[in-house]
This record gives sequence, C-alpha cells and structure tokens, in this order.
Amino acid sequence: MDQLLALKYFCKVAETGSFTSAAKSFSVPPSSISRRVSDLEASLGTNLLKRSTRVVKLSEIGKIYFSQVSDILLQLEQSNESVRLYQSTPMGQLKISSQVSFGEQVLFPLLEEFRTRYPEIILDISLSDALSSLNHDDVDVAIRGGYAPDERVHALRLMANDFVPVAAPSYLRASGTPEDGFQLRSHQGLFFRTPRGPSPWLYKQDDQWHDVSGHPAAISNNAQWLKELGLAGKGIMMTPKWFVDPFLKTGEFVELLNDSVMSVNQDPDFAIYLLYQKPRYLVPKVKVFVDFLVEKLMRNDPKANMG
Amino acid sequence: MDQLLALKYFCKVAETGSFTSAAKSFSVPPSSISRRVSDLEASLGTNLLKRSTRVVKLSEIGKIYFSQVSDILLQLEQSNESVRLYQSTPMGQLKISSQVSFGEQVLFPLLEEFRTRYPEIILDISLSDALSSLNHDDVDVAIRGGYAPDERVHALRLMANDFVPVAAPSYLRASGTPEDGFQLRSHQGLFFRTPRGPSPWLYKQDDQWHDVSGHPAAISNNAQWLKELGLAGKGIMMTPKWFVDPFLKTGEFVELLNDSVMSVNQDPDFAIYLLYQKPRYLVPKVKVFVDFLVEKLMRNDPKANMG
DNA sequence: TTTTAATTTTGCTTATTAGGCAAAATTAGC
DNA sequence: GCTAATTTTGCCTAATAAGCAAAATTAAAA
Repeated sequence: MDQLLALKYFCKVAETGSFTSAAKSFSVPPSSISRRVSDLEASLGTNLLKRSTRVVKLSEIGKIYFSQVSDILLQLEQSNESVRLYQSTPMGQLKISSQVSFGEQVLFPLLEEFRTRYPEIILDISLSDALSSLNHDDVDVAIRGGYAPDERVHALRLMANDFVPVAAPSYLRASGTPEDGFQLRSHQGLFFRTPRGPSPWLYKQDDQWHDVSGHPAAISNNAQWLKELGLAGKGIMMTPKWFVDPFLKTGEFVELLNDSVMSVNQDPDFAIYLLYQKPRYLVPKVKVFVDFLVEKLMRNDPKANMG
Repeated sequence: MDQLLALKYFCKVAETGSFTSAAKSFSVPPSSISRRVSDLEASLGTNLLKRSTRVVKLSEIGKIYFSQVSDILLQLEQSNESVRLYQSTPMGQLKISSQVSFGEQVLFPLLEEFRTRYPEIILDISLSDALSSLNHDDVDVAIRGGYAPDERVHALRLMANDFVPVAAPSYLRASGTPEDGFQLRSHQGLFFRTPRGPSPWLYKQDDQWHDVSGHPAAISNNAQWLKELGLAGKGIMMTPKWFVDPFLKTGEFVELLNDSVMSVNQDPDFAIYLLYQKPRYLVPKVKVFVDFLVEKLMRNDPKANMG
C-alpha cells in the first residue's frame, strides 16, 4: 500500500468531510479514495472515520491521528520544498580544492566578487599541491595543473599553463643570459617539487625534447619561497606565466628564450583544469562557480575548453 | 511512486552506508533499493547520495534531507503506534447515553467499579429519555428501554423491562386494592410520559390486550417525581420492577395484581437494550463497557441476549 | 599497474497494487 | 416511504514494485 498516498487522501477527506470532494481535489474517482482510506484503516486496525452517506466525521482516534498526520505531511512537504530550493538557488557550502600557488595568485583575487554575487554560498577553500581526487577528498570542484584526467569527471580547460624560464636581472648580470635551451644546463635552477618529483626543464628542438635542467640551487614544493629566491637572483626558475606576471611587467623578472619551446612537460594538453563531478543533477552552487571561473579566466585562452 | 517506501529505503541506506545492507534489512533485492532511491532523487531533482561502489555517502542536501526525513518517519511511526495502542487498550472518552431513571437507578451505582477497573477511560454520561440515534447523537453506547431496533446497530438485551403496577400502602388503605385488571380503570394513575406520549396501562386477558389506564392524577417525564407521589399515596404507578425494587423490599410500595399480565406495551421483546455501533474494528473502550454491563446485569435474565 | 572482489546499476519478466468505470448499497432529508 | 447524494463493491486495465541475472563500476589487494 502506498501509505503516504493513503494519508494524503485521509487528511483531505477529514478536511473536506467528504470522499467525493476529496476525490475531486485529487482528480481520481471516489472509489480510489474509499479504497485507500480503507486500506489505511485496515493497516492500523482502526476506524478513523465514522461514515454515513451524507456526513463523514472523524472518530475519536481519527481526530488524534489526523492532527498528527496532517502536521507530518506538512513537515514532509517543507522538507521537499527546501530540497527544491537548494536545487534552484546557489547556496550551501562550496568546497574548492586548488593548487597552492594558483589559489593564492589567481583564485583569491576573484573570490570577493563571487562572494558578493552569491552571498548564500559559503566558500570552503583548501589549497594543496597534493594529487587530489574528487572522489576521495570531499570537494565540489578542484583546480589542477595537469592533463584532462579521469572518467566520470568534468574537466574544463581553464587556461594555459605554459612554463617559461625566468630570472631576475641581477642573476643575468652575474651569470649571463642564456641564448639557447642547452645553455640552461650550466645555470643555477630553482626547482619546484610536484608530488611526482622535481619538475625537469624540457627544451624542444627539431621535434625532439631534451632535458636541459640546470644545477639545482634550491628545490621546494613552496613556490613562494622559490620566487623569492628567484627575485633575489639566486637562479633561473621555470614557472607558469600567470605566477610571475606582475613581476614580468615591472621588470623584476625577465623572461628568457622567448622564442624557444620550453616546458616541464611533453604533453600539449598540459593546462590548468577545473574538475568537478558530473552528477545526474547538477547543484547550482557548483554550476555558478564553474560559470564564474569560465567567465573570469577563459576569455583569453584560445585553446580553452578543448581538453 | 511510493514515496514513503522510497524515504524508508533512503534513510536505511543513509544509516547503513550501503544499498546492499539496506536491501537485506528490508528483504528485497538491492536493485529495488537502488531504483526507489533513484526515483526519489528524480522526484526531488537532486542527488541525495554520493555513490561509489564501496562507499555511499550523503550529499550536502542529502544530509539535510535525511535529518529531517528520518525525524518525520519517526513521528509517523509513533502516530501509528499510538493508534495501535488505542486499539489494544481501553482508553479515551466513552460517551454513554441512557434513559434518565435507568441511569440514576441502575447504571450510576455500577460505574465506580468500572472507573476503577479502566482508569484510562473517561466516562461521559448523558441521561435523557429522548429517542436517540447512535448515528446522530455522538455516543458510543446507548441504553434504551424498547425493542431491538435498527440495522447496523448491535442491540444486546440487557435485562427485562417488565412493568408492574405498584402503590403505597397508604393509597391502598384509602382507595382499596384492585383485585382485577379492569378495576384499575377506577383508580388514580401516575403516568410516565415517554417521547411517544403517556404510557397506557395494558392488561392481558384471554390473549386479548385491554387498555385499563386509570384517571391521571399526574403525568410527567420525570420518574423521580412520580415515584415520590406514589410513595405519598397519590395513586397507582406502572413501573419497571428495577425502578422500585428497594421500596418493594421495604414495603413502602406494594406490587399489585401479581399473577396478572400487565404491561405498557404489547411487544414481548420489550426490554432494556444496550445499543452500540458495530464498526469494522471494535474499539476496546466500547468492548469492555459492553462486557462489563453484560457481566453485571445479564446474569439473572433468562431471556437475555435473545433479542 | 593489474587483478580481484564487493557493490551498484541495468534489462528483462512477473507480481502486486492503484486507477477507472459502472452498478449496487446506503442514508439524510423531503 | 421516496428521492437524491454519497459511499462502497466488482471487475477490468494500467502503472509500478519486486525479483533475478548480467553488466558496470571501483576500492582495495596483489
């Protein structure tokens, strides 16, 4: 027996005092109402209603049951309604995972506008360079430099992640400016350690990749520290452009080997990706965040969203 | 969709963290659980669960929904339970309607024992000599002198309602003792007025009924007043034996024409009846009251329960 | 990385149950 | 006692849940 249906029928009969009018408001024949209510009474072993052809009244226990049940139905309807609200309005906790440097450099400056636009979303940002899985870690969206990964995960190519060698003018004055990829091997290097190990310096010549990593002057998973070393003229750093953009503009960093193809990775799909679960029913808070980042970051990248 | 079933399934999955174990506790295949929960999600347009083959976790809105719904299910179960309690235990308001004199004379003296035996039953007694219908008046049981009536109403013959003529010794001294039914016609009469009019005095001789009503000295629907007049020697009164039993014992009233067949009614089924609705599911409070009255009143009436 | 095993989901069929209509039964009011 | 509004019942159809087996998925072990 569909007990919830029976309860709805019963309450309507109790409210209207008639099987017929209850049937009308549900657009079913009166016989359906009669049967469902009878089923309900049978399952409870009780007469909830005192029937007569003209008047239907509640029995003593029927009154008690009705007052409780109608309240319960109301609560249930409110719960359902709150779910529908959640599915139609951006709200709730939005858990975002991002690489540390990208988060600090790119993401944070954007978030205040996002928070203003969607005040009902509570942001929960965790920055980490660890390899994260949307499944294991309990996050709604993850931002990762790498390749379009996985399976049932939406991977949106947010922006390029091209690495360029940079150095401070003071370093170049002291150690000379490399004119060729292979010359990098004789320079001091500031290496970022990913979870897969320190990123090598790769140089492409005649469709052939060469490891041109210099002497390690420092290795760290903390990009901030490496950047400070770089600014202090301690070595050459391979870095995504977005990480040092402000310093390239002021001249505190100089981009090297402008026309060469340099990278830390041989995969052409290497880029910054926005990853998020692709559930049957997309939650608004996720959707608006994805849209927001696309709006802010994907404008100028021609390759965007091809991965 | 059986939404209540889906909710139960969903909550069990949420509690156990597994479709399989939920399926076991409902003794249905896991596929049923899967489908019902999917239906529920579809009807809400939401993912309530984050599924993976090994772990099933609640989504953000799933957590909220679960906490509300599990409470609602609990409430509903409690309501159902309270109905079952009501159906298994004598409790609640018991509305009894009785004739005035029977109520005062016979019923009231019994009720204290009943109240002690069933403290959870709240008695609501209304005494009235008006013709009452179980349908119209909102009563659980009615006690009426008369014939076994109606249709869907249980009529239990509680006890005889034989009328006998009585008078005070003082009246008999003053007016003489009637030796024959027909002599009653020349006596003073104290007449009880029923809703159908004053009760005549009937006398049966040679299978023939005769109206032998005396001169009305007083007519009332209040038996108490008539009894006082009778005790004061103002006339002869036709009354059920049970109404004057104590006075017959003390000799304050004398029964007349002992071996004659006197009555106020020609119907042999005339008696005191206990009437109550015969619903599909008998309510304990009614059942125990009926049983109680049968136990107390039906012992000595050989004709009992034949009507 | 590959394999394994537990788990969920899907595709089918069967069984159960609600809906729908018409006729019968019931009863308040004329 | 009759009428008319209403509820209930009988029977059929339609919708839906259960049941089973196979496929798909993925966390954990090898």
